[in-house]
Amino acid sequence: MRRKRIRNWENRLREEGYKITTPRKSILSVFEQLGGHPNAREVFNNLSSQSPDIGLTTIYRTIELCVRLGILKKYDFGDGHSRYEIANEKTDHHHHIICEKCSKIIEYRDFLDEETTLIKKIQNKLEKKYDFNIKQHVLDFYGLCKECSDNK
Amino acid sequence: MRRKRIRNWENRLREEGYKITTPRKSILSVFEQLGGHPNAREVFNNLSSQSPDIGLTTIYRTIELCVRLGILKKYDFGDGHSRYEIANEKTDHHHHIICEKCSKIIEYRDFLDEETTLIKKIQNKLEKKYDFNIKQHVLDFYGLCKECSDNK
DNA sequence: CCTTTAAATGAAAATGATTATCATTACCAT
DNA sequence: ATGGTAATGATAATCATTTTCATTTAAAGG
Ligand SMILES: [Mn+2]
Ligand SMILES: [Mn+2]
Ligand SMILES: [Zn+2]
Ligand SMILES: [Zn+2]
Repeated sequence: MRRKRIRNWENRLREEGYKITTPRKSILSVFEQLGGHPNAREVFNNLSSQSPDIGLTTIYRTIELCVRLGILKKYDFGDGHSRYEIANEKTDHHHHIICEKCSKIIEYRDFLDEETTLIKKIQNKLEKKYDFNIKQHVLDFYGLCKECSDNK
Repeated sequence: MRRKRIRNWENRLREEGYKITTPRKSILSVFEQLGGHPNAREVFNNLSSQSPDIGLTTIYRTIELCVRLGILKKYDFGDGHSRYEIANEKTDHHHHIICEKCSKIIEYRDFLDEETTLIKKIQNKLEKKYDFNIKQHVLDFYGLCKECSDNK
């Protein structure tokens, strides 16, 4: 049985000539274990117990590098800080539902078939009409989660 | 012939008990005249010649107020500062195409019929499934504009 | 394993956007 | 016209992110 080789972030860094360092290992492992969409400070806090010696600066630098190499995906949900998540087959393209009150984020990838088809169709139309080379799209829904709706 | 009364921002402010002040007039008029999606500093710069006495603080405050009252719409295109535009019948709901290199923004509202229909359908599905009260959505496309594509 | 060396790191300062303070000013209802 | 109150502006404070620079470390050879 043939299986697609999983290229993890270490290989990806090596490919590009970057070093595999202790801070980088720790930071990426936080992303792997934490899940969700942590921001830089949240990564820092989660690291403080195990590796209190890693500076926030390094976290920012590592994150920026990983985003550049496609290891992490960067999101901006409008709550004042960038959020990130590991980019892989599982977390790949998906959309979000964001609570405007408590910032809870739900992600979904069970797109309707029509959904995927139509987005492509729109994208093609726009590329021609506006002479753009479209690389990606964001479709996020904003509103109130159950709890925040109830609490008036 | 009956016509829908156009409620401009002055009426809107009055309704809510806010004062119609000189700075507010100037700031809103910049939005009216400038068009596009200016950020706070751009408004400030455009104001500096006519009204050098208006502080950046007041611009932020006026913008925040107007966003809260629905007079302005706030956007975050990921270039580090919030951008705004007047919300009215003409500028109402639309989507964006953003150049990741030069931050050029194209907005379009000539949605395909299917587009509008499908978004509603998706929204209904999500509201039930995730128990969310969805108020709005963002569908933005990111890529490279003609110029930025050409300049390799 | 030991050296070498450029890349990586961390502390601290800098930056840039946005917000808070607070004394002063200006709407606007009376 | 005038007073009460909201609005304003200068300034300082926050907060996320970036830059600087001296020090440390990964990894390539020997
Ligand atoms: Mn996500
Ligand atoms: Mn727009
Ligand atoms: Zn909520
Ligand atoms: Zn461009």
